[in-house]
Amino acid sequence: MADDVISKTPLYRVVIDTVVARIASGELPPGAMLPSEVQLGAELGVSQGTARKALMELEARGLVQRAQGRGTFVTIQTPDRALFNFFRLRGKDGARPAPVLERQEILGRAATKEEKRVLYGAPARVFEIKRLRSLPGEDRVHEVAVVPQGMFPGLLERAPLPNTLYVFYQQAYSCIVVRADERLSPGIADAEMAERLGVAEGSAVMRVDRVAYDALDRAVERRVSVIHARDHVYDVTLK
Amino acid sequence: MADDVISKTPLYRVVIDTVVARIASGELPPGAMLPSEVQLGAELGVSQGTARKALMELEARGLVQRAQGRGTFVTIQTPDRALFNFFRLRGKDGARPAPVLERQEILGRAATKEEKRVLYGAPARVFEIKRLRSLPGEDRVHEVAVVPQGMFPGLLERAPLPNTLYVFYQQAYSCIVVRADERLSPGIADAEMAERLGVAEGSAVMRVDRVAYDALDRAVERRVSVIHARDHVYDVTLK
DNA sequence: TATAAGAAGTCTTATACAAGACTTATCTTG
DNA sequence: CAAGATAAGTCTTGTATAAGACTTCTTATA
Repeated sequence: MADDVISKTPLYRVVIDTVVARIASGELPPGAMLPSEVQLGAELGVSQGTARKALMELEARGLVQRAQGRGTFVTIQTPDRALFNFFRLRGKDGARPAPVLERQEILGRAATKEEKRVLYGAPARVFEIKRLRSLPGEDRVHEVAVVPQGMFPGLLERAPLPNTLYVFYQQAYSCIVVRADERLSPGIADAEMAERLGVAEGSAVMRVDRVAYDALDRAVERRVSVIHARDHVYDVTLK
Repeated sequence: MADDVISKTPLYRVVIDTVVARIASGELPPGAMLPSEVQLGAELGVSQGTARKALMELEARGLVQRAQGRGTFVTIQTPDRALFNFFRLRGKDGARPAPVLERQEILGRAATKEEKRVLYGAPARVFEIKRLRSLPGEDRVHEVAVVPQGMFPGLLERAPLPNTLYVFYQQAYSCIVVRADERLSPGIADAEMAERLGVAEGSAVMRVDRVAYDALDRAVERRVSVIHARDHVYDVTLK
């Protein structure tokens, strides 16, 4: 009866939180098969239908993938998938370009006040990953990604990092990026940025300020991109 | 037995399609209360649980809103809601600006080949709605929206149109915009666009090419916006 | 004006069965 | 005897139903 006083959480939410915790902790690695609906229900003391509702929700979040007759599996962040979801540049005909990593540079440093405010855990120190990627034609993307050192220990030793960072985050640190908030603004390349991008000074560019969140809704990465896109467009869907 | 030969659609999908049709036809106008789960189930010969599954799906699509103890209601496209979902410019602190309609101009004309290709029904004639909106500070948005004449009869007589077109579409034509695909690219204002926007020639601008879809997934509007945003950013979420 | 009872709605859980995918045993055939 | 086709069995998710709990709002009453 005492339980009834405080707001009680529905059973399916308990199941969701349990499974999310297991995935985020690495107990259920990418590609692993989850317990079946019946198993999971028995294990947590709920019915199959309730376990099912939880798994459906996790599928909607993109954390797991399900197939009738096969089972439920932790989503594997493939390069293809990561690029499709989180790299929104497309050719004018809608084609997906294959970005090529031209340069990369990683360093550790103290976090700025802004980074402490935004990133999970208000980290004292961060890693900075600077990259230049090129697209078909003259288009270029200059990115600076910043992550807390505490969440990604030993990152420096793992250089060079692969093209798709989010795949790397998942494989090496069980950190699954499921969402990103972006703020876009148009700009004009000054001398320094033009030099970095290898384009003419005064070119039109797009600046993208992104914060990426993991399965536990923690801000795990801040990223500033400057995009020179004459042959590409930035593609988004509003709902 | 003959029914089993052709692929059978699940019952909950039948319920979904039925309700969507009623909303899109105007039989269930904005704000109307839907039949309860039990009623709807009885009416269509399915159980309450099946009717519920359909209504949950419609809520996820944004077509209806539900509240325990109250009921299910057709979503009302309020100016506030429409702006929040489909007008993504935000102040640098995240605040939502109140755009002011400065100029508006409507005309009917033949559709271009591109418009015929993109818009639903390959319309021969369209309405063109040209607007200039201003934001706090010096920021300006120049928009050209194009809609098929067939879907919006008598649009010219209804001028002047309100600030939020999507609210108007729903109230006057039972046309609910639920999704929009956008393609963004950076640019530099030439003399003509600078004049229209009332900004300096050579300013950085963002060009947004949008196609909006209704509840039946028909492309009902094509819109090209040119945004001069020095004090605002374009805010999107990737998932 | 405050309170309690009731009605009408959604929310949660449980159960049964259908359908798809994979494994394994069995049969056929060379 | 070996190899391949076939069929049965089992494990999984998908669909449908039903019963009771919870929430919200209305209405009657003190």
